[in-house]
Amino acid sequence: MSKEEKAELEGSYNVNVPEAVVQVLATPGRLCGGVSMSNHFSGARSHGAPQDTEMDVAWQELMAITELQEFEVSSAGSYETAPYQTMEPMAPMGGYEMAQSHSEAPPVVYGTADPYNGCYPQEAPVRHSVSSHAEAMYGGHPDSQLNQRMHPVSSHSQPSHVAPREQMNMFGTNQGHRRANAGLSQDLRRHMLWTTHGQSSHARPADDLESDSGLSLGSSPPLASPDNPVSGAPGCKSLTYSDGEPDSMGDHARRAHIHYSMDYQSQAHSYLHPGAQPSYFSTQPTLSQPSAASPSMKPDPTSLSNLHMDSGESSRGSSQYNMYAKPQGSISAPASISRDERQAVSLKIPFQMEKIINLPVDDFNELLTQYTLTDTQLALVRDIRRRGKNKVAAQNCRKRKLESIIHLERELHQLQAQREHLAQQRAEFKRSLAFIKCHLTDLYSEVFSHLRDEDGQPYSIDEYALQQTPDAPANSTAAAAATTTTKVVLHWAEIGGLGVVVAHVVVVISSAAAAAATPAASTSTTVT
DNA sequence: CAAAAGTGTCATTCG
DNA sequence: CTCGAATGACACTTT
Repeated sequence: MSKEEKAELEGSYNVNVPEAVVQVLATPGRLCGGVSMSNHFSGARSHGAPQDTEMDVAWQELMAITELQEFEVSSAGSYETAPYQTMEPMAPMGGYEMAQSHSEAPPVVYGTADPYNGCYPQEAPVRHSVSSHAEAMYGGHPDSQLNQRMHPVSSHSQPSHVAPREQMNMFGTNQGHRRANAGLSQDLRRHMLWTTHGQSSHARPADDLESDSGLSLGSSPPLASPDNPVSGAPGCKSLTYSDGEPDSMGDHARRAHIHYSMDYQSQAHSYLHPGAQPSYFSTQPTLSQPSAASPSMKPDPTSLSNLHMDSGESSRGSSQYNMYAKPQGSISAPASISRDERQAVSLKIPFQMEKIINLPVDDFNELLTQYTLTDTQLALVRDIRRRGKNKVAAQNCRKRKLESIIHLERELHQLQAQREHLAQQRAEFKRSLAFIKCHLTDLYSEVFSHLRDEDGQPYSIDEYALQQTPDAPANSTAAAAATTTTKVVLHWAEIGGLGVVVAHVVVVISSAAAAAATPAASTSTTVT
């Protein structure tokens, strides 16, 4: 037994009865001795915004030159007024190829640097359509190789349906719009990807803008419609998507109305990744390989239908899309822009998502005052901020929850270990107690053997018994009892560790007349 | 295909 | 009253 255990036992078994009074009562055969133990177990941007960098300006200039040289977008009408259209390079999306049909400009390699990082270059020439940009950017971009690595199938075996999944991802694997925006399934997005600007025969009211269930949606008027001055910028003409109004529109109707512009995507990218840090799309395989893309640029129904087949997104409002199977074998799904980002793009919110979400209230309000925003834009910005913060909060909350679970589990293990330890102690104490009882019995017998009555005869163990009582040396209890009872006062104490009990026995036998106890016998016994 | 895990969003509460 | 954080609940996606 360790010292610690001994000490613990000592403390626990410390008999605080240094002077126990043992009375020999006329109660034959009864041992009333008790051991008192106290158990004390311890244990227990923005386009035009001041933030535009030199790089952006340089890039815009470069792009302007490029436009003059190569890009002649006929139907630029829809893009010319779109302030954020120069963002495409940020998004190496397969969808670019589609848009490229507009301007069949030869690929221009700009190198690997991403000049668009950091802002929404609204000043950039509106004409240079996404397609041209995309081509220019990705025609020889190293990412294309990455793309091939990541999606060999899309670049080789499936020219027309290049990485549908990737495209889908470009629009965001963000599940946010799944619920309220259930209407827009990934197949639709993909459909949009394959849709060229001129194809949009129907301009559907802003999609996501209303998709948001709850708060802001109700207050947000239909937007993003070509007819809508607010958000229906020309650039958005073909950008409508069906995230919102989940069930109000039939599947065919929805598809007919959904025309997602590539510019949109790129813009969204810019929103999402204003900074120079790698964006979701930075690693996104570029689907710009002309060979693979060109065939699909034709909005043939087959392609569209095939696209739809890639959709596996199921949502409350678009369960009918589930008929389309998800493509198999796609590599890891790259991140995509969120609904909020798309909405921000569609409404031309002049701020970066990051700022909207992370700026302090005062700075945020100040930022709002710097721009003239419509109520719709304002509502969207506030929603974006709210959702963005809540998203972070939810992440933190879950993180804490996990940490809490881990902590509780750890604590549980500790408590279990402690319980085991205590159980062991209990067993030891039991053994010790049994041991002590045993020796007490021996002591009892020994004491008894030393007792003699008036006649010098030993007391009969059958007729007398020793009884341990609280200390009462020569006081009222002992004395009073002494008047009528022959008594024995037993002093004993534990002075050592376990296994060593020294009992100092003082036997006092008084006569009926004795007023005070008189030691008649004294014995000291050491028991080991 | 089902279940579990992961994620975003909303509603609500609280400071 | 507003704001932000926290969190339960829900729907949806991903694994």
